[in-house]
Amino acid sequence: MAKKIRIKDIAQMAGISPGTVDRVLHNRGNVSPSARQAIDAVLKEVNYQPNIHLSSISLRRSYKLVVTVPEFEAGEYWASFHKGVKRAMSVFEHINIDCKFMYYNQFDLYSCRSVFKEISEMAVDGVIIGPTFRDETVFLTNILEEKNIPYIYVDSQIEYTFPMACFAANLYQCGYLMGKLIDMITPADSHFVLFQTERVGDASANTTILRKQGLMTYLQEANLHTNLHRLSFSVGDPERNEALIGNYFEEHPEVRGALVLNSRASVIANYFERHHINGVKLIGIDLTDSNIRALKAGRIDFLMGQRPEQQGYLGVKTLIQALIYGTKDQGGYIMPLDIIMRENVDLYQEFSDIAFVEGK
Amino acid sequence: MAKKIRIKDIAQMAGISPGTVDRVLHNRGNVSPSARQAIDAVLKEVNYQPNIHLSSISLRRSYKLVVTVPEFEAGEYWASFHKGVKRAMSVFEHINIDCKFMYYNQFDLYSCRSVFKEISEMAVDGVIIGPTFRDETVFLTNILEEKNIPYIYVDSQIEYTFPMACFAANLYQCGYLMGKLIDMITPADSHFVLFQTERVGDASANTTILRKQGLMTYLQEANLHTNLHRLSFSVGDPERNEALIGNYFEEHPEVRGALVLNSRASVIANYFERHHINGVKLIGIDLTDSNIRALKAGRIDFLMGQRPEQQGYLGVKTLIQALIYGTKDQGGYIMPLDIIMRENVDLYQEFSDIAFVEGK
DNA sequence: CTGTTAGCGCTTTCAT
DNA sequence: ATGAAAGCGCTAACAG
Repeated sequence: MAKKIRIKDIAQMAGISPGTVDRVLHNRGNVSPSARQAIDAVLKEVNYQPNIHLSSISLRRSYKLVVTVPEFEAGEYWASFHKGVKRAMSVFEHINIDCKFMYYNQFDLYSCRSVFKEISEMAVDGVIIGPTFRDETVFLTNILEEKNIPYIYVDSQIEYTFPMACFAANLYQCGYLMGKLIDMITPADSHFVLFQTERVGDASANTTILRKQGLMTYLQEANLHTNLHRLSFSVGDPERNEALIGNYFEEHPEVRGALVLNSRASVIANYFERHHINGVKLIGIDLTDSNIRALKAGRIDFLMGQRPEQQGYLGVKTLIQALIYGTKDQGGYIMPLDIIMRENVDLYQEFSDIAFVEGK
Repeated sequence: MAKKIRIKDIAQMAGISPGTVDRVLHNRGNVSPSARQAIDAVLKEVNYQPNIHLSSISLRRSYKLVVTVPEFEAGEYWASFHKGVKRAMSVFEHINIDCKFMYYNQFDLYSCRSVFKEISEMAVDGVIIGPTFRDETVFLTNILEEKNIPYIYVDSQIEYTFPMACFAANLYQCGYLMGKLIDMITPADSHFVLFQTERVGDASANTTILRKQGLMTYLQEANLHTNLHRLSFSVGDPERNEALIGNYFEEHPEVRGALVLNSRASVIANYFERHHINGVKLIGIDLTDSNIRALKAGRIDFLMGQRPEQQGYLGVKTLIQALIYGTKDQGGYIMPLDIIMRENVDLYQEFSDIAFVEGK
């Protein structure tokens, strides 16, 4: 068992003082080429792994982060994410993290634009972005890249930008999995309906499109793609929806499964309940409070979980680590897709508090 | 935001030196009643939460742990558990943990007895037990309790003993969930077969019984309990099994689903493959290498995951914390039941490496 | 540019 | 029985 290597050891091996080693490790400059070389040589030999908890007590500077995600209410998806961010800050309590939350309205492109504009003008060390609008995000990330400010995506990512990490579910795979599930729990050759909740100025289409692609791929592979119906739902016009759904399932008895590719499955579940539509399986996404209620009531059969809390936790942790140690390529990590049903939802929820296995 | 409280703060408030506060916190004795009282009073006021990572660097003593679980080979359930234990030791690298693994043969009561006997005579600070045999375990835990040595169960627990914590899945709920799943993915009123792998001297019956109870409860609620067949499989006699299974499914076309309530589902999956039995859904437990292979090959439909790696990690962490801070009642935590299928198994596995969110 | 040093919160030794 | 002080690994200010 190789003994744990410390800065002092590296210093000794390189014939340099620990202070200089630290300067190298943190790219803090003021190091002669010769010293740098000697230390780099040693670092190549040994596998030095700093302990962030020890770093954290001696760290004197502070880090200014911005977290920008859609506005949310208690019990919603982004509330869990927020919890994870707070958790990270408490676990790394000794690091002076000045974390500013800046929310935008995910249904209002202009709100996002102005918030991102503001962020782009701020002096910050790192940014965590839960993106919705492509162009606005590209605008922001371009400036961040120019200014050499690392940023991390959570929940989903924007193509052709260069985050230092990304914590999100694989949307395509999510759709594919949902297709497989609905197929499994309905009789052979059933028909399905895909609820599309249309919202004015909804650019989150982005994430939905990928899920839809995954879903379609599954259905094609299973030779069921012609069995998929679409039903458009406008969040703003409930009366129209009531009328719409009233007869739909009577007219389409062949439809045995329903899918909602965003976190609003509970809305559909409630329609089902009011209109006494039984025997139609329903699968949705995200463990929001209202989705969980519908799941427990037996109105939703499966929910896909994407661990938003861990996304928040890992986002902060990764960013902080990068800032402290100057790591550049943290890679993009993909969250698992948790399959949640009435019978395991409580265990899942209770455990998520413990799962943050930090030593506190 | 209340400022974080430190030992120094407590000392000041109590008008005592930090050294004495530490002695109280760790029950290290040599403290006058008056000092103790003053400090206790302050502790009642403030919510002091020591940071284990800071404790760990200054800790000079070492802790001797014993981990006793069934023997295993690479890729099996207990191998994942082992990984979690190692992970904990690496995360808490600065704590001098002397961890001795003592394996017993889970199919041999005498092996367990002699190993537990040996443990009972050792001088250790804490024990982690993955129990199989009830009486042998009670023998050991009785002695540990006499000697005031804390112990923790992982994987399952033994009734009427008093571990300081337990990290295990809810077996009853696991069986219930499996019943629900097999019902969901088979046509209405299907028949099911429960594979019972009988093993000589198999006392792990214990865990299987609870799962079976959960399963039966579901089937009764769904009014399907008369649809359940049982098929006994002896691990030691493969020829007999071959003969047995050969005709079974031909004779019982009404059987559309199969359940295995231990980690050997892949054995059944392989029989299915050799005998070209298709159209029978199969659900098993644990992400062993061979189960995962069968899952990916489409021979197993669902696997229940119990996070053995986290069980190992949390077991060590909880025990260490208890030893350092003298906490007594860590409670019994229940692992979630993860539902794994071909479409999310890779994400799940890949992530488990990252999920250990400790700051390293 | 670099070595020395103080200090983070916590534990433990060592005088008292 | 208790306070003072040293030290764990790491960082950053400071003096040169």
